[in-house]
Order: sequence, then structure tokens, then C-alpha cells
Amino acid sequence: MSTCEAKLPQNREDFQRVAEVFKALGNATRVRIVSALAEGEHCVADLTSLVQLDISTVSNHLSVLRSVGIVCAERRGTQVFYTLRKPCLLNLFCCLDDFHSNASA
Amino acid sequence: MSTCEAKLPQNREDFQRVAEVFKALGNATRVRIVSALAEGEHCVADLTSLVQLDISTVSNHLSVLRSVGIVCAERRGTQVFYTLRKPCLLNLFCCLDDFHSNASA
DNA sequence: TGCTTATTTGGCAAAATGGCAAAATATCCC
DNA sequence: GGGATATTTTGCCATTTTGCCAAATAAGCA
Repeated sequence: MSTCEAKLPQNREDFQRVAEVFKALGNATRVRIVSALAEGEHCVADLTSLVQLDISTVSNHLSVLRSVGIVCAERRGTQVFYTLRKPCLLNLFCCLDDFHSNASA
Repeated sequence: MSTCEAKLPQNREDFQRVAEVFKALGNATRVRIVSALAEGEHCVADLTSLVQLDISTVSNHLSVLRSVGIVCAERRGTQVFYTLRKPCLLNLFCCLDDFHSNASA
């Protein structure tokens, strides 16, 4: 049924940790950011103009994603570039592809 | 970088829908339930004794998972059996496998 | 120093959460 | 129909979380 049963979360801390990762993705703006990063790195200003929110808000969203290891940051000069650290997430987007249009009950 | 770029979420509704799915998984109890279902179907009573919460609470958690299509329910007699409808989730657990012990910043 | 970019902090109103109990629903069996 | 069992739905609650902005702080560079 699975390709990696050995790695399922086992104990209370595991469940919590996994949940934190999902929680980080449980926001439309952050999903949007992750989708943008799927195409390559972006600096904060770029992402800010993409999502049209205050830069401090975007920075906060990025720190949520960073804190669970989904993205990583690299400073180059005054800018900070963000990269997707878990491209495997994109496979999930794919597997959950009924997000476009059709709902399920 | 991805194996399925064509299917990334594109618009506001897509982002929101994807976020809803992740939100459903953003709870330790629900992660636990999903992990249990990874091994095969379970009825509500089973899951209740597993997570040690009121059966109505468990039923509510299940309805959250159902509402985003992660699990599906099948009634047989007086019992309702739940099944994982998206085994692909397990691959994600796998890909996020740094949930055991080591944190990342 | 001054400019640009990004992060952190504080504050806030609104919304979501997660739990239980009680009532409602469904199925089965007598 | 009535009773037993299993599950869902509803109502309610206190608490927590959320998401945003603005102001303050930090970091790099010229």
C-alpha cells in the first residue's frame, strides 16, 4: 500500500512534528509561495509583489515554512533568496490533484 | 525539479483548496488516525480506543478528513469502516522523514 | 552615514480549534 | 415496534491561533 511503511510516525512527538509541517502548509498564501518556489528561487521582495501583502507579513510566512524545513534561505548581499527544500511536496500537490474544481465527500 | 509541474495550483481557489487539505492534516490526532489507516481500514470504535478520546470527537476528526477527500467511509452493518483514499500521503510522510528527532531551521 | 532589504516584535480583532455531552440517526435483531 | 449497538450531528465552551500591519531592529553595501 505504501512505498515506505518503515517511516511512518510512531509516537506522540512524531505525530506532532508531522502535524506542524502540514500546519505550515495549511494556508493559501503559503501554498502560493511554495508553488512559486517550485519554479526556482525567489527573493522576499519578489514574493511580496507576487502575493501583494506587506513584506513583514511575507517574511513571517517564510519563517513558518523555514521553521519546519520546507524552505531554506540564502542571503546574497542585501537580499535573501528562498528555495524549496522539499521538492517532494510537489508530488503531493500532484497526488492531491483533485484540488482543481471537483470536490469530494 | 518536479515530476508533475503541470498540476501545480494556479489560482486563488486552487491555493485555498490545497491549503484546506493540509489544514486537515495539521493536527496530531488526525495524523495518528491517518497513520493507523495506512495499515488498513478501521472502524470508528477501533480508532477511538486508539486515540483515547470521546467517540464524537473522533467522528468529528474523521469528518474533517473525509471532507477533503483523504479518507472514505463505508458502512457495514452498524459499523462504519474508514479507509485511506490517498495512500500517496504516505510517500510524503516518507519524504518529510526528518520528523523523527532532528529538527531543521 | 545613508540606503536598501529583510526580520523581529508587539499588538489586535477575528476566526478557528478541540474537546465533550446530549440528541439525533442508522442498522440490525427480536 | 422496541431495544441494542455504532456513529454522526449539534450546541456549546474556553482557549488558542491566525493573519495582518506598523514600528523597531538588523544586515549588507557604497
